[in-house]
Amino acid sequence: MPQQRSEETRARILDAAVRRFAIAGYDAASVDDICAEAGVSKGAFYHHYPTKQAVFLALMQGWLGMIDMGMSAARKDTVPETLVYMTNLLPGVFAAAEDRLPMFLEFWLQASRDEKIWKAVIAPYRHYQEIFTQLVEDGIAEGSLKQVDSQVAAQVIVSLAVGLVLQGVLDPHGADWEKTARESMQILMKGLAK
Amino acid sequence: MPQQRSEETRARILDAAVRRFAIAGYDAASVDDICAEAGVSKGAFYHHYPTKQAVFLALMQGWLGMIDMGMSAARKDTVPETLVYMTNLLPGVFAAAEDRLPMFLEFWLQASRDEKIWKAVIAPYRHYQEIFTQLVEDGIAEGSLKQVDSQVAAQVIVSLAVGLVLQGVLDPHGADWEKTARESMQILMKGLAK
DNA sequence: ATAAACATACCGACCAGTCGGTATGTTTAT
DNA sequence: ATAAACATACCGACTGGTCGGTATGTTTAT
Repeated sequence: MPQQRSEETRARILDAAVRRFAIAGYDAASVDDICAEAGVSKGAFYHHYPTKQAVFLALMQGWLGMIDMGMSAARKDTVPETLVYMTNLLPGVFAAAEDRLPMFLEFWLQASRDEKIWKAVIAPYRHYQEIFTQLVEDGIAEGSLKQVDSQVAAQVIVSLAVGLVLQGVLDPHGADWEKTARESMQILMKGLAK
Repeated sequence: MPQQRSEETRARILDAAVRRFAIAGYDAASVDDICAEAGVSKGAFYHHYPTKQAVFLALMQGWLGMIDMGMSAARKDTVPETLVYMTNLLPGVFAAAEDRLPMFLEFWLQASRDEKIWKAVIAPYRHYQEIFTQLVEDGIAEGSLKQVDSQVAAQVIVSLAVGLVLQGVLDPHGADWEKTARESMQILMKGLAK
């Protein structure tokens, strides 16, 4: 592996960036900060990434990719099982990424204002919607779910998840979000499952 | 009425601020921008508000107050009726505040990072939670809802609403959010109503 | 040798907040 | 009544500092 030092530098920059962005936010996290935390010079930073935004985008892509993988891997035998399993995954997501969750919000906000970022985020986002829509259709086909509008049902599920995560970010100690997530899905399933 | 000019200036500043913040975001909206849009000097700005953050906070307080009022006014005869009515209110919220919705996200994000803002936002937020909890309990008492955990049910409702609004911000044309909101609530009600 | 990787010094734009001073009321003393 | 004294509202140039990005020089690996 010829350029392995280079690889490591890139990784260090990304690693430092995610921490600085998470703590301070996109604007307040300066390139100098990130470089300092990464133990890397500004020259190195701009050698590997053309702009600060490019780093942000790279982080976002990585994050979206991870979600994608996680969702594919979560598929179980039946649809309700899959959904319950996914719900049980949520606390792990919280624990593993506690301090990074504000970044999720930051992604969303930037996407709502920046055309380029929006395009980068909207494609995978719609892809998730499709996955859930397909999941619900599978559930209907296998007879475990009622004959609901699969599109709407998928959006309900996603909305619920997004809302839970967001409230978890805002008020981590305001509720037992793990329990809430589990019971929320149960209530939802009563409306969806046969 | 002494110094009514003063009142008007404050109003103009707030009005300009909400527009600039909505379009550009908190950081990118400079005080100079806001002053220019308000047709007011920087001196006037700092005469009325000690900091830029103070203006932001004032806007947030106003917004939270409006939500509070809206929710109180939405109470109908029975609990399911109230919930459905509230859902039907959502599109109006969207239409009336389309370009301001990213500010809602901004509030959330700032609150997650700034102690002072967090305290200002968390009290009314928990108040809403209580209102919904009470609403669910009323529903159980009047026999229109199943005997669910009222706290959890309230959180489900709020999560769903937050998730819908957020997705509406990110992808306004990605779905018919009005229809989705209505049908979402119906699915939820199947899990909650007797 | 030479090209990629990295470091340092620097630039220009921007920005929140300050400050000295002015304009517009409002109160007080005569 | 009215002028002086005071208070509030407002103006806009200026400051001190930050930040994204660049230019230029040095090291390292092949």
